[in-house]
Amino acid sequence: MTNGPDTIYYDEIDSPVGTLRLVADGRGLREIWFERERHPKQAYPGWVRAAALLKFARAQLEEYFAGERQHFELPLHPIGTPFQLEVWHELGRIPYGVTISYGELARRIDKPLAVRAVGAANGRNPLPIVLPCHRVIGANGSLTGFGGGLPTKRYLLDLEDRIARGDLFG
Amino acid sequence: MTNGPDTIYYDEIDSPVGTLRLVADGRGLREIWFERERHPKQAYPGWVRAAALLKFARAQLEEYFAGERQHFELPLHPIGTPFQLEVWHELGRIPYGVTISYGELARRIDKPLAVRAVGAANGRNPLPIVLPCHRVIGANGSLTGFGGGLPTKRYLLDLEDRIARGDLFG
DNA sequence: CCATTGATGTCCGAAAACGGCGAGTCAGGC
DNA sequence: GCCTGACTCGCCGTTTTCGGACATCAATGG
Repeated sequence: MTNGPDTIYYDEIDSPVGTLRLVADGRGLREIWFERERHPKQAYPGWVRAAALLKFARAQLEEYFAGERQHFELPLHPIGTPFQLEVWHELGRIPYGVTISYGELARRIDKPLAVRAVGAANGRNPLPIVLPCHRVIGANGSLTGFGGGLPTKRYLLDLEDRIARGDLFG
Repeated sequence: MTNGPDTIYYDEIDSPVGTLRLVADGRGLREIWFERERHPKQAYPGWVRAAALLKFARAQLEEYFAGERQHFELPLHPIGTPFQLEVWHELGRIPYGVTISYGELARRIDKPLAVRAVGAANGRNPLPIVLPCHRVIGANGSLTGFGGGLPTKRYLLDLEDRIARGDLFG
Protein backbone atom coordinates (compact mmCIF):
# COMPACT_ATOMS: atom_id res chain seq x y z
CA MET A 1 0.00 0.00 0.00
CA THR A 2 1.43 3.31 -1.00
CA ASN A 3 0.87 6.15 1.35
CA GLY A 4 -0.30 9.44 0.16
CA PRO A 5 -2.30 11.14 -2.46
CA ASP A 6 0.85 13.04 -3.46
CA THR A 7 2.08 13.45 -6.96
CA ILE A 8 5.26 11.50 -7.62
CA TYR A 9 8.27 13.01 -9.34
CA TYR A 10 11.40 11.44 -10.74
CA ASP A 11 14.69 12.39 -12.28
CA GLU A 12 17.90 10.72 -13.39
CA ILE A 13 21.53 11.48 -12.70
CA ASP A 14 24.80 10.11 -14.02
CA SER A 15 27.31 9.11 -11.37
CA PRO A 16 30.61 7.25 -11.13
CA VAL A 17 28.66 4.15 -10.19
CA GLY A 18 26.17 4.33 -13.03
CA THR A 19 22.90 6.05 -13.68
CA LEU A 20 20.81 6.81 -10.62
CA ARG A 21 17.09 7.26 -10.71
CA LEU A 22 15.64 9.56 -8.04
CA VAL A 23 12.03 9.45 -6.92
CA ALA A 24 10.27 11.95 -4.70
CA ASP A 25 6.83 12.98 -3.54
CA GLY A 26 5.59 16.19 -1.97
CA ARG A 27 7.07 15.25 1.39
CA GLY A 28 10.58 14.31 0.42
CA LEU A 29 12.99 12.07 -1.40
CA ARG A 30 11.53 8.60 -1.56
CA GLU A 31 13.72 6.23 -3.56
CA ILE A 32 17.05 6.01 -5.32
CA TRP A 33 17.64 3.15 -7.76
CA PHE A 34 20.72 1.93 -9.48
CA GLU A 35 19.85 1.78 -13.12
CA ARG A 36 21.12 -1.75 -13.60
CA GLU A 37 19.09 -3.40 -10.89
CA ARG A 38 15.70 -3.78 -12.48
CA HIS A 39 13.55 -2.43 -9.75
CA PRO A 40 10.08 -4.00 -9.63
CA LYS A 41 8.34 -0.71 -9.10
CA GLN A 42 9.90 1.12 -11.99
CA ALA A 43 7.74 3.17 -14.28
CA TYR A 44 4.51 3.91 -12.54
CA PRO A 45 2.04 5.55 -14.86
CA GLY A 46 1.40 9.14 -13.98
CA TRP A 47 4.84 10.02 -12.73
CA VAL A 48 5.92 13.54 -13.40
CA ARG A 49 9.43 14.35 -14.45
CA ALA A 50 11.50 16.52 -12.13
CA ALA A 51 10.65 18.90 -9.31
CA ALA A 52 12.51 21.39 -7.18
CA LEU A 53 13.50 18.88 -4.54
CA LEU A 54 15.15 16.63 -7.07
CA LYS A 55 17.41 19.42 -8.22
CA PHE A 56 18.79 19.70 -4.70
CA ALA A 57 19.18 15.96 -4.46
CA ARG A 58 21.00 15.81 -7.74
CA ALA A 59 23.32 18.63 -6.75
CA GLN A 60 24.15 17.13 -3.37
CA LEU A 61 24.83 13.73 -4.88
CA GLU A 62 27.20 15.28 -7.39
CA GLU A 63 28.98 17.05 -4.56
CA TYR A 64 29.19 13.79 -2.67
CA PHE A 65 30.83 11.99 -5.55
CA ALA A 66 33.21 14.89 -5.96
CA GLY A 67 34.26 14.39 -2.34
CA GLU A 68 32.88 17.77 -1.37
CA ARG A 69 29.97 16.68 0.77
CA GLN A 70 29.93 14.42 3.79
CA HIS A 71 26.28 14.45 4.69
CA PHE A 72 23.01 15.25 3.01
CA GLU A 73 20.42 17.84 3.85
CA LEU A 74 17.20 16.81 2.18
CA PRO A 75 13.68 16.07 3.29
CA LEU A 76 13.39 12.28 3.18
CA HIS A 77 10.25 10.22 2.98
CA PRO A 78 11.14 6.54 2.56
CA ILE A 79 8.29 4.04 2.71
CA GLY A 80 8.66 0.99 4.93
CA THR A 81 7.59 -0.94 8.01
CA PRO A 82 8.20 0.55 11.48
CA PHE A 83 11.18 -1.72 11.96
CA GLN A 84 12.67 -0.78 8.62
CA LEU A 85 12.22 2.91 9.31
CA GLU A 86 14.01 2.44 12.60
CA VAL A 87 16.93 0.75 10.92
CA TRP A 88 17.12 3.29 8.13
CA HIS A 89 16.94 6.14 10.62
CA GLU A 90 19.87 4.64 12.51
CA LEU A 91 21.82 4.44 9.27
CA GLY A 92 21.71 8.21 9.12
CA ARG A 93 23.80 8.44 12.28
CA ILE A 94 26.81 6.54 11.01
CA PRO A 95 29.47 9.16 10.35
CA TYR A 96 31.12 9.62 6.99
CA GLY A 97 34.02 7.26 6.41
CA VAL A 98 33.11 4.96 9.31
CA THR A 99 31.92 1.36 9.08
CA ILE A 100 30.05 -0.71 11.63
CA SER A 101 28.80 -4.29 11.64
CA TYR A 102 25.23 -5.50 11.27
CA GLY A 103 25.39 -6.71 14.86
CA GLU A 104 26.48 -3.29 16.07
CA LEU A 105 23.60 -1.67 14.23
CA ALA A 106 21.23 -4.18 15.82
CA ARG A 107 22.55 -3.24 19.23
CA ARG A 108 22.12 0.47 18.52
CA ILE A 109 18.41 0.06 17.94
CA ASP A 110 18.11 -2.00 21.13
CA LYS A 111 17.43 -5.30 19.42
CA PRO A 112 20.79 -7.01 19.70
CA LEU A 113 19.47 -10.30 18.41
CA ALA A 114 17.65 -8.99 15.36
CA VAL A 115 20.82 -9.26 13.35
CA ARG A 116 19.57 -10.97 10.26
CA ALA A 117 16.47 -8.82 10.29
CA VAL A 118 18.74 -5.77 10.26
CA GLY A 119 20.53 -7.26 7.28
CA ALA A 120 17.25 -7.72 5.46
CA ALA A 121 16.09 -4.19 6.25
CA ASN A 122 19.43 -2.89 5.12
CA GLY A 123 19.04 -4.75 1.87
CA ARG A 124 15.78 -2.96 1.29
CA ASN A 125 17.01 0.54 1.98
CA PRO A 126 15.21 2.67 -0.61
CA LEU A 127 17.69 5.55 -0.32
CA PRO A 128 21.18 4.12 -0.82
CA ILE A 129 24.09 6.56 -0.56
CA VAL A 130 21.93 9.17 1.20
CA LEU A 131 21.15 6.67 3.93
CA PRO A 132 24.58 5.02 3.98
CA CYS A 133 23.78 1.33 4.12
CA HIS A 134 27.14 0.78 2.46
CA ARG A 135 28.79 1.65 5.79
CA VAL A 136 27.47 -1.54 7.33
CA ILE A 137 29.64 -4.60 6.76
CA GLY A 138 30.14 -8.07 8.21
CA ALA A 139 31.56 -8.48 11.71
CA ASN A 140 34.66 -10.01 10.15
CA GLY A 141 35.16 -7.13 7.76
CA SER A 142 33.63 -8.73 4.66
CA LEU A 143 31.34 -6.56 2.57
CA THR A 144 28.63 -9.27 2.36
CA GLY A 145 26.21 -7.49 0.04
CA PHE A 146 24.88 -4.34 -1.59
CA GLY A 147 21.88 -3.56 -3.77
CA GLY A 148 23.95 -1.71 -6.32
CA GLY A 149 26.55 -4.48 -6.46
CA LEU A 150 29.58 -5.11 -4.30
CA PRO A 151 31.96 -3.17 -6.56
CA THR A 152 29.82 -0.10 -6.00
CA LYS A 153 29.89 -0.67 -2.24
CA ARG A 154 33.66 -0.92 -2.35
CA TYR A 155 33.88 2.21 -4.48
CA LEU A 156 31.80 4.21 -2.01
CA LEU A 157 33.83 3.03 0.96
CA ASP A 158 37.09 3.76 -0.81
CA LEU A 159 35.90 7.22 -1.74
CA GLU A 160 34.89 8.04 1.82
CA ASP A 161 38.01 6.56 3.33
CA ARG A 162 40.21 8.55 0.98
CA ILE A 163 38.42 11.83 1.63
CA ALA A 164 38.10 11.28 5.36
CA ARG A 165 41.84 10.65 5.62
CA GLY A 166 42.49 13.80 3.63
CA ASP A 167 44.30 11.78 1.03
CA LEU A 168 43.62 13.80 -2.06
CA PHE A 169 45.51 11.53 -4.38
CA GLY A 170 43.91 8.22 -3.53
CA MET B 1 -2.29 -0.42 -2.99
CA THR B 2 -4.16 2.75 -3.64
CA ASN B 3 -4.17 4.06 -7.14
CA GLY B 4 -3.66 7.61 -7.91
CA PRO B 5 -1.98 10.73 -6.79
CA ASP B 6 -5.38 12.38 -6.59
CA THR B 7 -6.64 14.29 -3.64
CA ILE B 8 -9.43 12.49 -1.84
CA TYR B 9 -12.65 14.18 -0.81
CA TYR B 10 -15.44 13.05 1.46
CA ASP B 11 -18.84 14.14 2.66
CA GLU B 12 -21.68 12.77 4.74
CA ILE B 13 -25.39 12.54 4.13
CA ASP B 14 -28.36 11.52 6.23
CA SER B 15 -30.69 8.99 4.66
CA PRO B 16 -33.61 6.78 5.66
CA VAL B 17 -31.13 3.94 6.14
CA GLY B 18 -28.71 5.87 8.30
CA THR B 19 -25.78 8.17 7.72
CA LEU B 20 -23.89 7.62 4.49
CA ARG B 21 -20.30 8.62 3.99
CA LEU B 22 -19.32 9.48 0.43
CA VAL B 23 -15.75 9.38 -0.84
CA ALA B 24 -14.49 10.70 -4.16
CA ASP B 25 -11.29 11.54 -5.97
CA GLY B 26 -10.66 13.69 -9.03
CA ARG B 27 -11.97 11.01 -11.33
CA GLY B 28 -15.26 10.17 -9.72
CA LEU B 29 -17.22 8.78 -6.82
CA ARG B 30 -15.17 6.10 -5.15
CA GLU B 31 -16.88 4.73 -2.06
CA ILE B 32 -20.09 4.89 -0.10
CA TRP B 33 -20.13 3.56 3.45
CA PHE B 34 -22.94 2.90 5.83
CA GLU B 35 -22.03 4.70 8.99
CA ARG B 36 -22.67 1.72 11.22
CA GLU B 37 -20.41 -0.74 9.48
CA ARG B 38 -17.00 0.18 10.76
CA HIS B 39 -15.14 0.37 7.54
CA PRO B 40 -11.42 -0.42 7.90
CA LYS B 41 -10.35 2.41 5.68
CA GLN B 42 -12.23 5.13 7.45
CA ALA B 43 -10.51 8.38 8.24
CA TYR B 44 -7.39 8.63 6.17
CA PRO B 45 -5.31 11.57 7.18
CA GLY B 46 -5.25 14.25 4.55
CA TRP B 47 -8.74 13.83 3.27
CA VAL B 48 -10.42 17.01 2.23
CA ARG B 49 -14.01 17.69 3.08
CA ALA B 50 -16.45 18.07 0.21
CA ALA B 51 -16.07 18.83 -3.47
CA ALA B 52 -18.37 19.68 -6.35
CA LEU B 53 -18.93 16.08 -7.34
CA LEU B 54 -20.12 15.14 -3.89
CA LYS B 55 -22.83 17.77 -4.02
CA PHE B 56 -24.28 16.07 -7.08
CA ALA B 57 -24.00 12.68 -5.45
CA ARG B 58 -25.73 13.90 -2.34
CA ALA B 59 -28.53 15.48 -4.35
CA GLN B 60 -29.11 12.40 -6.48
CA LEU B 61 -29.17 10.12 -3.46
CA GLU B 62 -31.74 12.34 -1.79
CA GLU B 63 -33.86 12.19 -4.93
CA TYR B 64 -33.47 8.43 -5.00
CA PHE B 65 -34.72 8.06 -1.45
CA ALA B 66 -37.61 10.38 -2.26
CA GLY B 67 -38.59 8.02 -5.06
CA GLU B 68 -37.84 10.64 -7.68
CA ARG B 69 -34.80 9.09 -9.30
CA GLN B 70 -34.39 5.67 -10.84
CA HIS B 71 -30.80 5.80 -11.99
CA PHE B 72 -27.71 7.81 -11.24
CA GLU B 73 -25.64 10.02 -13.48
CA LEU B 74 -22.28 10.45 -11.84
CA PRO B 75 -18.66 9.79 -12.77
CA LEU B 76 -17.68 6.66 -10.88
CA HIS B 77 -14.22 5.44 -9.98
CA PRO B 78 -14.44 2.36 -7.77
CA ILE B 79 -11.18 0.58 -6.95
CA GLY B 80 -10.99 -3.18 -7.39
CA THR B 81 -9.63 -6.18 -9.25
CA PRO B 82 -10.52 -6.69 -12.92
CA PHE B 83 -13.03 -9.33 -11.96
CA GLN B 84 -14.66 -7.13 -9.37
CA LEU B 85 -14.87 -4.22 -11.79
CA GLU B 86 -16.57 -6.50 -14.26
CA VAL B 87 -19.13 -7.58 -11.70
CA TRP B 88 -19.74 -4.06 -10.49
CA HIS B 89 -20.11 -2.82 -14.03
CA GLU B 90 -22.73 -5.45 -14.67
CA LEU B 91 -24.59 -4.35 -11.56
CA GLY B 92 -25.18 -1.03 -13.26
CA ARG B 93 -27.32 -2.69 -15.92
CA ILE B 94 -29.91 -4.16 -13.62
CA PRO B 95 -33.01 -2.01 -14.05
CA TYR B 96 -34.69 -0.22 -11.19
CA GLY B 97 -37.11 -2.39 -9.28
CA VAL B 98 -35.82 -5.66 -10.76
CA THR B 99 -33.99 -8.43 -8.93
CA ILE B 100 -31.77 -11.18 -10.33
CA SER B 101 -29.88 -14.06 -8.74
CA TYR B 102 -26.16 -14.36 -8.18
CA GLY B 103 -26.12 -17.18 -10.73
CA GLU B 104 -27.83 -15.00 -13.32
CA LEU B 105 -25.27 -12.26 -12.77
CA ALA B 106 -22.49 -14.84 -13.16
CA ARG B 107 -23.97 -15.91 -16.48
CA ARG B 108 -24.23 -12.32 -17.67
CA ILE B 109 -20.48 -11.81 -17.33
CA ASP B 110 -19.84 -15.09 -19.14
CA LYS B 111 -18.55 -16.96 -16.12
CA PRO B 112 -21.52 -19.11 -15.22
CA LEU B 113 -19.58 -21.09 -12.66
CA ALA B 114 -18.06 -18.15 -10.80
CA VAL B 115 -21.14 -17.90 -8.67
CA ARG B 116 -19.57 -17.67 -5.27
CA ALA B 117 -16.93 -15.31 -6.60
CA VAL B 118 -19.74 -13.08 -7.80
CA GLY B 119 -21.19 -13.20 -4.32
CA ALA B 120 -17.88 -12.18 -2.82
CA ALA B 121 -17.39 -9.38 -5.33
CA ASN B 122 -20.89 -8.22 -4.64
CA GLY B 123 -20.14 -8.13 -0.95
CA ARG B 124 -17.25 -5.83 -1.63
CA ASN B 125 -19.12 -3.36 -3.81
CA PRO B 126 -17.72 0.02 -2.77
CA LEU B 127 -20.68 1.94 -4.17
CA PRO B 128 -23.85 0.44 -2.71
CA ILE B 129 -27.17 1.96 -3.82
CA VAL B 130 -25.52 3.67 -6.83
CA LEU B 131 -24.33 0.29 -8.07
CA PRO B 132 -27.40 -1.67 -6.99
CA CYS B 133 -25.94 -4.78 -5.40
CA HIS B 134 -29.13 -4.94 -3.37
CA ARG B 135 -30.94 -6.08 -6.52
CA VAL B 136 -29.07 -9.36 -6.43
CA ILE B 137 -30.66 -12.04 -4.25
CA GLY B 138 -30.54 -15.80 -3.78
CA ALA B 139 -31.88 -18.07 -6.49
CA ASN B 140 -34.61 -19.14 -4.10
CA GLY B 141 -35.61 -15.56 -3.35
CA SER B 142 -33.78 -15.17 -0.04
CA LEU B 143 -31.93 -11.92 0.50
CA THR B 144 -28.78 -13.73 1.72
CA GLY B 145 -26.70 -10.67 2.66
CA PHE B 146 -25.95 -6.98 2.42
CA GLY B 147 -23.15 -4.79 3.66
CA GLY B 148 -25.50 -2.24 5.15
CA GLY B 149 -27.54 -4.93 6.88
CA LEU B 150 -30.43 -7.01 5.60
CA PRO B 151 -33.12 -4.60 6.85
CA THR B 152 -31.55 -1.94 4.67
CA LYS B 153 -31.56 -4.28 1.71
CA ARG B 154 -35.21 -5.01 2.27
CA TYR B 155 -35.97 -1.30 2.63
CA LEU B 156 -34.32 -0.50 -0.69
CA LEU B 157 -36.12 -3.30 -2.51
CA ASP B 158 -39.46 -2.29 -1.00
CA LEU B 159 -38.90 1.30 -1.99
CA GLU B 160 -38.08 0.40 -5.58
CA ASP B 161 -40.90 -2.07 -5.86
CA ARG B 162 -43.41 0.47 -4.57
CA ILE B 163 -42.24 3.22 -6.89
CA ALA B 164 -41.88 0.95 -9.91
CA ARG B 165 -45.44 -0.26 -9.45
CA GLY B 166 -46.64 3.30 -9.14
CA ASP B 167 -48.03 2.59 -5.73
CA LEU B 168 -47.70 5.95 -4.08
CA PHE B 169 -49.12 4.84 -0.79
CA GLY B 170 -46.93 1.85 -0.05
C1' DC C 1 -36.33 -33.88 1.34
C1' DC C 2 -31.84 -33.25 3.10
C1' DA C 3 -26.75 -33.54 2.84
C1' DT C 4 -22.99 -33.52 -0.21
C1' DT C 5 -20.14 -31.85 -3.86
C1' DG C 6 -17.83 -29.08 -7.21
C1' DA C 7 -16.75 -24.76 -9.54
C1' DT C 8 -14.62 -19.36 -8.86
C1' DG C 9 -12.06 -15.17 -7.34
C1' DT C 10 -10.59 -12.83 -3.27
C1' DC C 11 -9.37 -12.10 1.45
C1' DC C 12 -7.43 -13.52 5.83
C1' DG C 13 -4.92 -16.05 9.07
C1' DA C 14 -1.37 -19.29 10.09
C1' DA C 15 2.75 -21.43 8.96
C1' DA C 16 6.87 -21.90 6.62
C1' DA C 17 10.78 -20.15 4.10
C1' DC C 18 14.17 -16.80 3.52
C1' DG C 19 17.66 -13.41 4.07
C1' DG C 20 23.38 -8.26 2.86
C1' DC C 21 24.38 -12.17 10.44
C1' DG C 22 27.27 -13.94 13.88
C1' DA C 23 29.05 -16.85 17.56
C1' DG C 24 30.65 -21.37 18.25
C1' DT C 25 32.87 -25.74 16.91
C1' DC C 26 36.09 -28.47 14.63
C1' DA C 27 39.42 -30.06 11.46
C1' DG C 28 43.66 -28.87 8.88
C1' DG C 29 47.80 -26.54 7.86
C1' DC C 30 51.73 -24.07 9.19
C1' DG D 1 49.92 -23.32 19.60
C1' DC D 2 47.63 -20.05 16.26
C1' DC D 3 45.13 -18.96 12.30
C1' DT D 4 41.82 -20.05 8.69
C1' DG D 5 37.94 -21.77 6.52
C1' DA D 6 33.87 -24.75 6.32
C1' DC D 7 30.02 -25.98 8.84
C1' DT D 8 25.99 -25.67 12.24
C1' DC D 9 22.62 -23.42 14.60
C1' DG D 10 19.88 -19.77 16.64
C1' DC D 11 18.20 -15.35 16.08
C1' DC D 12 14.17 -12.05 13.99
C1' DG D 13 11.27 -9.29 10.63
C1' DT D 14 9.34 -9.84 6.10
C1' DT D 15 7.61 -12.32 2.21
C1' DT D 16 5.57 -16.11 0.25
C1' DT D 17 2.62 -19.92 0.34
C1' DC D 18 -1.26 -22.38 1.53
C1' DG D 19 -5.71 -23.67 3.29
C1' DG D 20 -10.20 -22.12 4.46
C1' DA D 21 -14.12 -19.34 4.19
C1' DC D 22 -17.32 -16.47 1.68
C1' DA D 23 -23.79 -12.44 0.37
C1' DT D 24 -24.19 -19.36 -4.56
C1' DC D 25 -26.39 -22.90 -6.90
C1' DA D 26 -27.32 -27.00 -9.63
C1' DA D 27 -26.81 -31.83 -9.66
C1' DT D 28 -26.57 -36.12 -7.29
C1' DG D 29 -27.59 -39.88 -4.11
C1' DG D 30 -29.23 -41.41 0.05
